[in-house]
Amino acid sequence: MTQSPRQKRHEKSQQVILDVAAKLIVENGYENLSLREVARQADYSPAALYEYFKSKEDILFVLSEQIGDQMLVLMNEVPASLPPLERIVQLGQVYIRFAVSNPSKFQLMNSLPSKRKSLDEPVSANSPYKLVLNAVSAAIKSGDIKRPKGIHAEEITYSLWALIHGASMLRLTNLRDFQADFEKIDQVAIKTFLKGLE
Amino acid sequence: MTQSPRQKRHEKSQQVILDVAAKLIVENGYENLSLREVARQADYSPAALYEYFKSKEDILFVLSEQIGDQMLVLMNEVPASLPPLERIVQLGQVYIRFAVSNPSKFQLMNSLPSKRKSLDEPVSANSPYKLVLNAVSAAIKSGDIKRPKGIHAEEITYSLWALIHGASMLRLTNLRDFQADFEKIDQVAIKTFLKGLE
DNA sequence: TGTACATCAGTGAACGCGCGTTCACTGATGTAC
DNA sequence: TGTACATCAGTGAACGCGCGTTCACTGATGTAC
Repeated sequence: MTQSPRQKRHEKSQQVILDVAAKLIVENGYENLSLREVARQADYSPAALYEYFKSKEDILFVLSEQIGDQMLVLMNEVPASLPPLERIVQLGQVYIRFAVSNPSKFQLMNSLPSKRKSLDEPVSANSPYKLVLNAVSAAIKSGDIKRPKGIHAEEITYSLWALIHGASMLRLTNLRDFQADFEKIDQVAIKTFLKGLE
Repeated sequence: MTQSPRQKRHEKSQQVILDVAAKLIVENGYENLSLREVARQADYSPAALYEYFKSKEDILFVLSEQIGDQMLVLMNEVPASLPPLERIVQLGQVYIRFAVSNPSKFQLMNSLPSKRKSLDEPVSANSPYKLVLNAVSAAIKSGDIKRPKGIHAEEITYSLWALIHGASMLRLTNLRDFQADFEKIDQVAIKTFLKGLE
């Protein structure tokens, strides 16, 4: 598995292009990403990018995966040792904070449909969703929350996700310039939802 | 306040343009709306549109207001006579259903920031938000839900909004092709949240 | 160690496209007397 | 009722722009003997 010098340089250039693209997305939003501008700032000709990626879509796809990883790193910083409910609340808050601090990245990350198409398919490991799902399952096992009839850990996780995702999206669109103590309100909202599960 | 024939024709043409634009947005999403295509389908030259609207942005703004009105009509169909909690649940479901059936309209409606910038400013009358706020206030008054300390009707309404908005957005992005009984799950989610308020 | 050659990274120019907006204009419609 | 004229609705052509992608190519790098 050792790499030739050429392979190394190739990967390095790939990452340079991705970094420039990521920077431009942060500045202008992913819908406005221009390959010509990426080339300009990475000191390549527009044509050179096609040495490293087969299309613009390809670049966006790779980036969105990297952004998912960034989110995961942050969520992993929430101590697993916390009481189950407290842990879930904090995971939600990290999610929202990431969205608000990185609007463009967050939107790109969510623009691509998940590969999983139904509950029957396996949950992809090492994803933010999986992390929350585990936390919810733990809270069920410890008895901190109970499942409504016919509802399983996945459905609860999805609902929580909807709540924090909605809070995030509203902050980036409708409530872009709205002033309020969202940290507090969102925290109460998550706690309220969990309380509804006894 | 009577209108000259010229004014009437003017308004009629305006609405024709808006209708074509709305149709194209439904087909292609509002980000991809092309004035030239609007002109083509409305049988005008591109230049003619500027007789009726001063810019593309202007057209999108007017459309997004009309879409808000459409949402409001649907939500008003939920009987005011329903038990308070049941009414809130149904309002949420109508919201989500509208989003899922009209993805492009829904996204346009939410792309523009609200004019209200803080809780101190008055809530705009005749908006979907106001409708839910009233329903929540009624549920508080009737004792069906209680306010956590420091939390008022507006914060509860916002949290509910986040929940149903998140459910909507996930259906349009990440979970675009995901198969599940979302009607049921979303209903339980809203009920769970309300249950958390006792 | 030198050399011949294949591979590779990268370029410049072009293709073909669509966009929002402006401008000078014309022919039709409506108004005032 | 007819006419002169102002206003209006609408046009065609252009401005100036940026885009993703492809193609034939060149000079540099690495490899094999």
